Formats: sequence, C-alpha cells, structure tokens
Amino acid sequence: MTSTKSSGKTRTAPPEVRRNQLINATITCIARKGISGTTLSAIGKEAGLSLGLANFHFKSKDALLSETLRCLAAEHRDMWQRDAKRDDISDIDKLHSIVSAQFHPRICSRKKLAVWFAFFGEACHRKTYRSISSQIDMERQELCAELINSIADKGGLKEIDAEQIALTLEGLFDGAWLNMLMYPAKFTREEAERQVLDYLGLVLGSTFGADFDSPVSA
Amino acid sequence: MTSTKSSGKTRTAPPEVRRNQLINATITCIARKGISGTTLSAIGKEAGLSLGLANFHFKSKDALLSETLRCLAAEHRDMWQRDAKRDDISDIDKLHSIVSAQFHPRICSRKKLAVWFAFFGEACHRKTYRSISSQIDMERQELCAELINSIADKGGLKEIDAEQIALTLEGLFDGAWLNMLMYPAKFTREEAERQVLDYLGLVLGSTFGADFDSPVSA
DNA sequence: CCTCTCATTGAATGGGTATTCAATCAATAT
DNA sequence: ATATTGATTGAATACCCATTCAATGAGAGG
Repeated sequence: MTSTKSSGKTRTAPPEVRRNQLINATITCIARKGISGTTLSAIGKEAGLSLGLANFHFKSKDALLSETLRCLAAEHRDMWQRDAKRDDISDIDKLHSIVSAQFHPRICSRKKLAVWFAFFGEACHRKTYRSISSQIDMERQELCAELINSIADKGGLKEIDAEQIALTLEGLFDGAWLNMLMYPAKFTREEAERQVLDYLGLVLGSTFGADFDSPVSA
Repeated sequence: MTSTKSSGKTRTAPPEVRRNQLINATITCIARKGISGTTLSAIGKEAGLSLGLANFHFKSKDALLSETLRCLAAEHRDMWQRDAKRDDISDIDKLHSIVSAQFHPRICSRKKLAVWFAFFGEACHRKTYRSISSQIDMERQELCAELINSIADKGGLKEIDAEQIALTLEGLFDGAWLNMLMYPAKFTREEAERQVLDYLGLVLGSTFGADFDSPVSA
C-alpha cells in the first residue's frame, strides 16, 4: 500500500497486485504532474513495471484513471461507513466520525488532495468522474442530514434545517480540502477539523459540544 | 466581451482586442473540454482566428493559459475592490459586497467555475497558477478578517477570532463553488449566498443581521 | 520434462498537437 | 503611389503519447 515499487521476488504476480501497484503509481504521478502530465510510461516506471502493462490490466488509460478515482472514493467511504453502521455508538459520535474521516491523514494527504482536485477539474466534462464522486458525496450528505436531524431532535432544537446544514457541511469539507491543498502553511488538517467542529457546535448548540479540544473560536 | 467571434469589418485589429478574443475563446474551450483537451487550433476556431495567432499574441500556449487565469482573477477582484475602497459605506456592507461578488452571475457562471477548477486541478504543480490565485485569495481573506474584526468590535463581541472566521469563510466560498459546479441542481448561487450569510449571521450574531432575505436556517 | 496458459515486455504504429516560419495582406506613413 | 510596418495565415516540422502486438518468460498441471 505504501511502497509503490515492487521489490518482490517473483516476476509475475496476481492481477490484483498489479492493479494496486498501477493505481498507486497513478496516484503518485497525478499528484506530481497532474492528469494531463501523467503518461502511461511514467506510471509504468513509477510502478517498476513495463509500459504495456497498464493497458493489459486495465482496458485503457481512461479506465485506469477511473479506477484510481474509484479507489480513492472507496477508501474514503469505508472510513465513515464502518462507524455509521454500528449501533453501539451515538449519532454524535457518528457525525464526529464523518468529520474525522474527512481529515484523516490517510485520506487527505497532500498527495491525495492533489489527485482529488485533478479529478474535480475534469469532472465537469467527464460523466464517469462526476458519477463516482457524486455517489459518495450524496451518500455522506444524506447520512449527515439524518444524523443532524436526530441530534437536533434529542437536543430539543426545533428551528433547524438539517438538510441545509448538511449542505453547508459539504461546502466546508470541500473548501477546507482545497485550502489545505493550495495553502498548506495556513490550513492544516487539525485546524480544518476544528473549524468544522466549531461550525457544528455553533449550529447544534451545546448539544454538539466541544467534546475533545474544540474551543469555539478561541 | 460576450461574443467571442469577430463579425467585425476589419481583418486586422489592435492586439488588445485579439488578446481578449483569444482569452474568451480559451475560457469557452476549457469549460467545454478541460485544460488538457484545449488545443490551440480549437481556441483559434472558437475565436474565429487562425491557428498561429495565439502564439503570436502570447508567447506560448502556457502564457495564454496563465493570462486567462489572471483575467478571471482580476475580474473577480475588481468586483469587491471597488466597494472596499469606498468610505461612504459600512463595513457590513463591504463584507456583503465580498460575499455577493463571490456569487455574482458574471463571476460564478458554470462556465467560469469549470475554468477555475480546471486551474485548481493543475495549481499544485504549477507555481504560476498557484501564485495568481493565491494573490487574490490572500488579499480577500485579510480584508475579510479586518472587516469582521471591526464589525465585531462595533457590535461589542469580544470572544471572536476574526482570522479564524475569515479562514472558514474562504472554505465556504470555495466549497460552495465546487458544489455549484458539480451539483448545480442542488446548489444554486442564491442558496450558496444565503448559506454564507447565514453563517456570518451565526458567528457575528444580530450585528450582522438578516439584512435582506436571509432567514437563519429556515 | 512438456504443454499450456497467462503475465510481461518494449519496439512499432498512428494520431495528435505546440511551435515555427515564409508568404500574404492591410493599414499607415512617406 | 510606394514603402514600411505589423498582423495574419496555415502548411510544415518535430515531438509526444496511447495503444497494439509479436515475441518472450514464468508458472501450473499433467
């Protein structure tokens, strides 16, 4: 997962291994050179494999790119889905889980952020990319709305539009990501996470308190 | 400015006219096909000019792209700068002006959003793009912080970290943009603007009230 | 061992595009 | 009119890259 070069012993390996190698190499290349600057031979070199393998294991460069995005999306989704499905933790904790997944080091490393935005940049004229990312976005947004609704109910808050808050949350997530990518010195993961938690504390009131260390605009 | 084709009478035109034509055509092409899919010959055709002109008026394709981004940035910046410099309007109105510039139809049409994010996608490995967009981002963010500070002061709010709020605001801006681009059905300009104003109303309290029609999470 | 299957390689192919530039054209100055 | 200057054109050039594929290699099953 971490290393992308095969220091392996065997010359041949099961397709799944090669596919992962190639996808990881693709992530590295896109982060380094952008999508337009990512060539199959660069991917091959990065993966320590030959030029033609990408077209063998994937049908085309396009398919490899889509698969790469799908992988990133799945990795992210899995992270909050695990908690969302449990019934032994509170809704507040589930919401916390979504937020912290968004800013988990594995998810929003500089490298992966670069790749996400490379895809976003192409998403508007590529239905495939758009549908991959919209799938997990919608899912998360709906879950957030439900959680917020239920948290507000328990807290006795009536005047709340959970849907609207969930939409704002989506905006905060993406905006924080972009800022972290563009201005890493000004925007760190920790600050971004606290920013979002502060916002939730603000709209959900004391119900959604400063559980850990999120001083409201200190 | 609107039309990109020259239905003009003269065959030759002053460089500035041609440069604008080419830049507009570039915006159209990028919005349609992304940066990687934008070729000089497509730009020429869109502008109604010949293939070689782009390289004559700009030094290279790269320079044309940078100039295009610079234009977009300047157009956006001018919109709030005008109000920011006046001393006959309140700080609250200046903040309003920044927000409404962000969501002005001329600034965040689908077409231009597509172009912005095309550039963001490349920004991480292109110092030129990054520095163009960071320049106006920083400027706006600092102005916002000042305004928020001063608004809070006048409103007697002490517990406020204007810097932090300005950063969150940046996040909301960018996040709203991305969502408007990706999910235009779910995120409209008006809703995004209200979202941001609601947030400001929330952190700045009644000081920054529902001036127009921004019901706090109705 | 011997096949047979499948993974792997990288040279060759074909299509595409930024860039160059010599030729052409229009306006302005002389 | 003519010359001069600068804009405009598009064919030619040179490069880059996705994709193909014939040849090769390694392992599995007999």
